[in-house]
Amino acid sequence: MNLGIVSCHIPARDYDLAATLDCGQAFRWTLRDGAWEGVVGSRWVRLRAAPEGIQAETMGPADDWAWLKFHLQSDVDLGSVILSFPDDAVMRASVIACRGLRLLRQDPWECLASFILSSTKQIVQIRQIIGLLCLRFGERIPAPPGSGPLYDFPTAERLAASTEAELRDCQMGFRAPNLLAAARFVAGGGLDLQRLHTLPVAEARGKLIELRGVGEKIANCVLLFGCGFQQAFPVDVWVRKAIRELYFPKRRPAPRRLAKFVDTYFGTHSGYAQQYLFHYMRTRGKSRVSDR
DNA sequence: TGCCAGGGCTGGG
DNA sequence: CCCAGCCATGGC
Repeated sequence: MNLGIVSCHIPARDYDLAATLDCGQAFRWTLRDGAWEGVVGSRWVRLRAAPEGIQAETMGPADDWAWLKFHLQSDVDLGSVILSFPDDAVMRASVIACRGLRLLRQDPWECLASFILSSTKQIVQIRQIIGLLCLRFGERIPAPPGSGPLYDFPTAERLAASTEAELRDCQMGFRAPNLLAAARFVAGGGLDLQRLHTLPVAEARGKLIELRGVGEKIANCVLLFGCGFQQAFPVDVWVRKAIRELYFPKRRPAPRRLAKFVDTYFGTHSGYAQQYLFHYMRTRGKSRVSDR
C-alpha cells in the first residue's frame, strides 16, 4: 500500500487544464510550478498536461481513479459538444478563445455552498473566502511532502454546527446567514443534493431556489457544475453583458426576452456554451489567463 | 477614491 | 412584470 504520491495517466483529448480549472466554475485550484494543484473530495490532486491526456497525482493509496475521471469529465467528447453550439460569429470566437475548456462535475454541496458565497463577489475574493472556510472548518487531509496543511471543503453537517459569527469571520458578509441556513437544511435532510441529478431539471431548480440566497443564477450554477444538467444556463453580469452587446447590440432586451433567448438559442449543451461565453468575455483583451 | 464583483430579496410603481 | 435600493467586503 503506497501512502506517498501515486500517479496515473488519464486519457483525454482537447483538454486544457488552465481554461478548465481557472474559468470560474471551481475555486480551489492553483497553478504551482507549472502544475495545477487542488482538492477533489478529500484528496489532494496535482494535474499537468501529458501526451494524449493528463498526468494526475494524489496521495496514496489509490487503486482506482474513477472519482477523478468523473470529476474532470475527461471522457466527454468535446468535439460533439462544440458542434452543438449555434454556428454564429460570437460562438466561433468563443470556441477559438476557450479551446479545451471542459465543464467539471463537482460535488453538489461544495458547489452550492461556493456559489452562495459568490454573489456580488469577484472570483479572487470567492477563492479567499472559500480558502478561509476550508482552513477553519475543513478536515485535515493528506498532503505531499513539503506542502503546508491541507483541508477539504467542510461538510454541511460541520457548517451547520457553526455560528453565523464564525462564518462572518471568513469575510463572507451578508452571505453568512444564507450559508448557515443552507447547511442546516441540507444536514437535516431537507434537501438530498446527491439525488438532485435524477430529477427533472425544473424540479431540481425549484428545490434549490427554496433556499434563502439562492435564485435562478446560483441554482443554475449548481445544476450545471454539480449535477450535470447540460442545459442549465447561469446568467451573471458577464454573460448578461455578452448577450446584450453581442446578440442585442441595438437595444437591450427586456429580462423576460433575454431569459427566453438563453433558454432556446444555444442548443442541447447550452450550459457549455454559456461557460465559453463567460470565459471569452472575461479573457478577451488579456494576453494570458494565468492571473491566478 | 469610487466603482464593481459569477445576486437575491424586498418594497413600490 | 419591472425596477431601485440594500445587503458586506475587498480588488483595482
